[in-house]
Amino acid sequence: MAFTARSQETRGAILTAARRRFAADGYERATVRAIAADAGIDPSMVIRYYGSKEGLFAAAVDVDLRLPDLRTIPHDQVGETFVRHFLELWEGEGPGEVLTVLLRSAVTNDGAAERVRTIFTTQVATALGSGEDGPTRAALVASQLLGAALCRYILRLPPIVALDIDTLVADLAPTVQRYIGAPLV
Amino acid sequence: MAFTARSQETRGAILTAARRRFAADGYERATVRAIAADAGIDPSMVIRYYGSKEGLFAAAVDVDLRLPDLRTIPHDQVGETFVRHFLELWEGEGPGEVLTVLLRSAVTNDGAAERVRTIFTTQVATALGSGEDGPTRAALVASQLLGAALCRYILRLPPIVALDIDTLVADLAPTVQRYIGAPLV
DNA sequence: CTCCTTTGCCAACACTTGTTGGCCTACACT
DNA sequence: AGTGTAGGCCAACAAGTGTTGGCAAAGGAG
Repeated sequence: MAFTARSQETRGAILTAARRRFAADGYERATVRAIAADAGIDPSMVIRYYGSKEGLFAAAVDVDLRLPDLRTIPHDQVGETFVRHFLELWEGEGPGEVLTVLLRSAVTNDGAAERVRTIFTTQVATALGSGEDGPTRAALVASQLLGAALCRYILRLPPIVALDIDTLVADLAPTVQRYIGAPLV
Repeated sequence: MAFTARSQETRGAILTAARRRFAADGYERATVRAIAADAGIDPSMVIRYYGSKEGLFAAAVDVDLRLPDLRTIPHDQVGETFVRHFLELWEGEGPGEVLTVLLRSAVTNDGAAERVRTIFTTQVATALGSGEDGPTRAALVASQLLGAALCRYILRLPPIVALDIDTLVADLAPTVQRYIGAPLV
């Protein structure tokens, strides 16, 4: 049961293959057999190392948004900073894959949805400070950012895909800035 | 192959059951057998009437957003009108279920995603007029509205769920208003 | 070198999936 | 009333799923 150095290589290969498959197909359609094939290994090894398909999934979606400390940023640039950070995460090879896995699965799998809610509470909401309507503001921000990610990376809505990152950031930043700063009704 | 009046009842029962199952579980996890059981008939009937699971799905997600004609509305209220109309669709029993089906499935099933893109082009984009960056504006609107629906009805993010419709409309309306009207970068 | 743990594969299990063909039953039209 | 057509169910299929047990080989520890 102990981990030897030799096995870590295979474990890693399984994990990367799993992330790619989960990201491409979602939880249900990604099969253990396909993941194992991608990793160049027998399906039974996947179970041996991660217990079950769900265990593998849990290991595959260990995400850290690495949100910046917003107190070190000029108030009127918080929106832009936040949007850019988020979009660049999605554009990145590794993090983007994990985020895709998470969003794709959260929509049909309640365990994954719970994980998203947790990430929201522990990472997004806390990063945006804790005023009285802090959680509401954070959720509004999340609605815009998740919506943008959904349209660009999942649904691939042409007009959103066509925009380059800088333009998209410039378009979304005022919205986020308002959710964070402006008075709510 | 002809439709008799007698069969319409069963066809309807299948369709309602299908919408409920697809909405609750998404395309992959909703099984023909479960849908048939809900409708109180044999699984083979589903195939007889709709050809295949995918044919049934196509029949289940026939959606008309019934977007209002924005030219009949004061310019400064377009955002609010649009947001309210959209959210009330989601809150409604029938349309909300279809929209849930569509979004849930579009995230993992590319056929459904294609359908969302079509609906976007034929209904949302055209409703928002056809200026030079009309599609871009429409897509930005879609990103916010879909994001809000995602957070409220699918992921059930507590702070968003807690808001009543009027408050949520008031919070989102300025964003949509800006995407429609304000100059883009 | 010897032994024992770990790695890995093969084959198979038990189950669920969408889908098909065959067989009764009941309705409707002449 | 007789007859043909459509509605409906049963049983079964082929394919694919996650998962398990057993057995060959390889590696390190004594």
